[in-house]
Amino acid sequence: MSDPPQSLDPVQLGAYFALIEVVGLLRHAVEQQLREAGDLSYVQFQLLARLGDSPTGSHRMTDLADGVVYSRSGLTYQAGLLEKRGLVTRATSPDDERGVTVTITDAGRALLGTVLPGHAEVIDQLLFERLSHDHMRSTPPRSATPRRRRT
Amino acid sequence: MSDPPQSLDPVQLGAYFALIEVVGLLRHAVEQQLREAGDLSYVQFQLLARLGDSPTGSHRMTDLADGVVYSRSGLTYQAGLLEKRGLVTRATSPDDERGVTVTITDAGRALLGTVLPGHAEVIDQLLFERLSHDHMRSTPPRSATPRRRRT
DNA sequence: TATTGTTATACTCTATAACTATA
DNA sequence: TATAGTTATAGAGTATAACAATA
Repeated sequence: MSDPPQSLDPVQLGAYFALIEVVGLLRHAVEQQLREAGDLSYVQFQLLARLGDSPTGSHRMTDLADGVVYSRSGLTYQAGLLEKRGLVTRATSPDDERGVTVTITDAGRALLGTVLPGHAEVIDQLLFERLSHDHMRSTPPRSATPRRRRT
Repeated sequence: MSDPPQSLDPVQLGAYFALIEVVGLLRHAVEQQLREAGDLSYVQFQLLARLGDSPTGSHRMTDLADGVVYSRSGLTYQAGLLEKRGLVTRATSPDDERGVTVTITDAGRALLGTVLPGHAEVIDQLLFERLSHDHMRSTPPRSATPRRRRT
């Protein structure tokens, strides 16, 4: 089925690496913004966004887990964190007693509203405006943290 | 500078979410393959690939950290793991006594050669051939792990 | 003084397995 | 019996701060 030792030509491989790198840098910048603006991890933001996007503001656990590419236990953990902060609610599903329906709260929507503009801005800048590596490189994730500010 | 509460229109936002989701799914599948084929995390693979791609087979720590979007301590950790397995070598840089030059070993190249074909195959399938969500969804990361096989 | 890299540490995240409860 | 979700747990990964050494 796959005789040639490499089924991707250099161009494809290059495209792939470029994609991965761009997304990595983007993700890094976005995570920083989310943390600063709303103390949210990326996964938590994804969950909130998904719920906020739903007409009912609700989803079942499994659906969320699938959408975010997550194990169920991991989702339980994250949903617990969000619930602790009052950003979502968990309740037994009306139709299926086994299921749990997660619903975004007003506070959750409010936080989402707080975080989204800056989030969109980062994406807009990094992904849609200036996609040059140099720009992205100079902005977020230098390995060399500025050490300490001396007086 | 940014008066409208949202600087991204729905189309852009949609494109962004789609991108993130596709990459997430891709990454998940790829990580699984790397783990199975060579017991490598994605970061470790990235490091090896970067070194293997270099004409000299070497890079300095900081360069690697920047490329992979990593903290230096994180890189030290990962490089240590790779070194333990004999896949890379670390030595003081010839020109700068402070620096450390990481070099891929023959074993490292061999492993890379072992892992790459399957890696490329996954990418080829998921990213370049059938980019339909349904396909990707059905393949890798279901939240519901098949529980247990009963006899 | 600034930069390179390592170490110690603390914390977050993630998945696996075992378990309960409902379908 | 299969599915939904939680819990306990264990492990990998990540970053921060402090440190040593060289430029």
